[in-house]
Amino acid sequence: MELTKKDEEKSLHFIEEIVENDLNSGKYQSIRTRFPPEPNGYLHIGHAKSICLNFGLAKRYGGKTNLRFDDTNPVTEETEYVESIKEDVRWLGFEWANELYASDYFEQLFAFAKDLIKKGLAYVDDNPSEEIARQKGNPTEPGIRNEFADRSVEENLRLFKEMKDGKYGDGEKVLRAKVDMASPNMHLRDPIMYRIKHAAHHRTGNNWCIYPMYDFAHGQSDSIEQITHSICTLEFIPHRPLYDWFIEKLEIFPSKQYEFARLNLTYTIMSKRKLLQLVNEKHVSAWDDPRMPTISGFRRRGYTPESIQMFADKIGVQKRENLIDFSLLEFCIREHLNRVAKRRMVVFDPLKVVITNYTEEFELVQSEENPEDPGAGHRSLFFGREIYIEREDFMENPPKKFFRLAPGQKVRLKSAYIIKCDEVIKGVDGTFEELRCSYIPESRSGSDHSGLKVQGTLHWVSVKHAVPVELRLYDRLFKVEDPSNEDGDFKDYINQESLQIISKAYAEPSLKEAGKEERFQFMRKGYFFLDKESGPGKMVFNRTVTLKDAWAKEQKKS
RNA sequence: UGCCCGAUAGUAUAAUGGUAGUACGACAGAUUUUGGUUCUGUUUGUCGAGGUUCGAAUCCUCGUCGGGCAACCA
Repeated sequence: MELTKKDEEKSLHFIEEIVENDLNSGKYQSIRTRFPPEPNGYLHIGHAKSICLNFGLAKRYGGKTNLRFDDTNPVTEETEYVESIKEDVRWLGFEWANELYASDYFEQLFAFAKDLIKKGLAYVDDNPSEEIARQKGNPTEPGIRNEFADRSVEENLRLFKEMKDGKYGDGEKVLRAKVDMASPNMHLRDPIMYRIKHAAHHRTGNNWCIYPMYDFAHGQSDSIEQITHSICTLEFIPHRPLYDWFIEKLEIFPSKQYEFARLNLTYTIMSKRKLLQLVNEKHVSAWDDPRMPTISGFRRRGYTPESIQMFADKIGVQKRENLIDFSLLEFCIREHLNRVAKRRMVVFDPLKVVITNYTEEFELVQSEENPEDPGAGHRSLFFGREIYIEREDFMENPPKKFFRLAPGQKVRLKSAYIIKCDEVIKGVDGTFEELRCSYIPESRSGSDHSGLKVQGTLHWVSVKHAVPVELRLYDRLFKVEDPSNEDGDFKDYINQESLQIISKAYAEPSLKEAGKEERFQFMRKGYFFLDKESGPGKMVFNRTVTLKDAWAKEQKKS
């Protein structure tokens, strides 16, 4: 593995420190991690943090990472989600050592459970869930252990077998671990290990009607796979004593659990349940709607794996709750795209300009593909007597620091000539219909000997050669920084203006050759990415992120 | 009010008993054929009170604040 000098100097986060200690002390020769999604939804940027952590650790320290689907609840899990998860992990740039499923271990888990029964550490309880909940007590009052806990090993074994054989209906019986009904940790109050669910499972079909709970599946799966560092989020901290208890009593490989704080991002939500709601209730078009914080949403929006990895790296790994500025993610994507995106000119809201002293029909001018990357070369552009410029780039009575076009004022047309505005043609309602300008022939880009200095440079397209494209401009999905922390329903805070469609923008013709994976910067506007809804006759571009806009900021001030 | 976790600029994140630093943001300026990029500078911080120590963000005590835990979800 390759470490840059910067990496070496960078301090370790607490999990890296634990791993290094375990490696240095000889506790482990190599490490093994796992990424354990439940296939009941699409992965989001929070999962990306976990993916980068788990796979990144193994990569850095020379270990292996399994992709393990935590599929112990058949009613919420689907194959569609399995496929999307695999695609997302790969897209982020990681490859797993093994593709595994908790359901692969159902037989083994069943045997583990019988082992605990034989050790007198598990029993079948006939109580309904409400009664079990009632007997659990509450954080300040101990629970009470009922008479079913006294059943003999033989009876428990027989009953558990009957549960498996389908003799009972859903909810009639559960298998419980006999731990401590008086524990201040509620998770230790004889937790449920197995419940009856007569439901088809996405992988095991109808083979099983009893399914293990998370606590009796996750740690055991880790152990079976000899996971050395089982990394999860903070809410599982109180589960850790149980995690260790099962492993100890089962006398199996001692995987260890470590917890870190999940990612929160401003102006969005990270709950799978709430994201599902946005999809189901059509507040967004799908899981991969470019406004969604899902990995597929970011992908469709034009984010790159590199930018997301960089983001994960920058936010770090800690145990304190956090709410990260969306602007940090935007910084990461701009940083990457600035280096790789090809520059193109697209006019969003056209204002026609006629260059009165230009006598040719048209000519070709050259423009850099990417000024940050001289090796990227140049492209040719049609320049003509009639062009479109951006309507907002002209003002009849401009304020002081307006460096664009105005009557009598000069600007540079990017990669072409300097022009001067001579006349404004207005419609009956006072709107600008057309500008009459003159160009300075000696100011041709690359061979400018006009001696003129202008403050502004505009993007433009030739009217005759312009290609119509559809643009989808996205803004934050929510109007408030922390929607899930506001009063009332989080949906009350949805930003209704999060999508603005420009159905007909004018692009330079080279954009017709845009490839599916190509990244573009529409100069002075933002970064754009071809959407999957594009067809032969219609090109649709998603705005990944705007360019930083100092002028917009300046205007806001006044 | 039982148990558990946490608290460093606006937001994140370092400093592992010895000069509180970095990034993003914000602000100001320079450069610029993108009001982009790049560069320079400025601003703002150890939750509080005690204690240990020559020396505390760091160790101890007591508070305060924030988060989590009482699903046949994961």
